[in-house]
Amino acid sequence: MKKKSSAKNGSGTEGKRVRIVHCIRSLPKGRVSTYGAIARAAGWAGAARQVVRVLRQVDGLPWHRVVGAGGAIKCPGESAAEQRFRLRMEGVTFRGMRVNMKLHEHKFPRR
DNA sequence: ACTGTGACACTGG
DNA sequence: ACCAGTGCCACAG
Repeated sequence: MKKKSSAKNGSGTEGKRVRIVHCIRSLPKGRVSTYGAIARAAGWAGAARQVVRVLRQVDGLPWHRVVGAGGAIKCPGESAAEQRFRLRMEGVTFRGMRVNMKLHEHKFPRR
């Protein structure tokens, strides 16, 4: 059974996309991570943008726990305010406009 | 079905 | 703070 319908599909972008989702869901409360870090954890070095795509597409993810490099929030307009607000509510501390990665950056297992 | 173009909640120098 | 490079995706012709 199993069907390998598509010739070269399967473990293409879709499989990795699922992995990214899994990683983001794995973010515990009060912890944050960066796009690039998640991409790497999912086995996609340099796919920070794809992480973004997933965050926007898939809902039910702690999107507010995902920030840019250095803990900078890259969200547009109100989303940024909400993200900041939510993170703060989870006990995350900020340093100016950036998350204090020193204290809250989550460490993924391996890679 | 294939190719071209544009856009993006990025990263690093 | 600004610029350039990069990877994958979505849409149109």
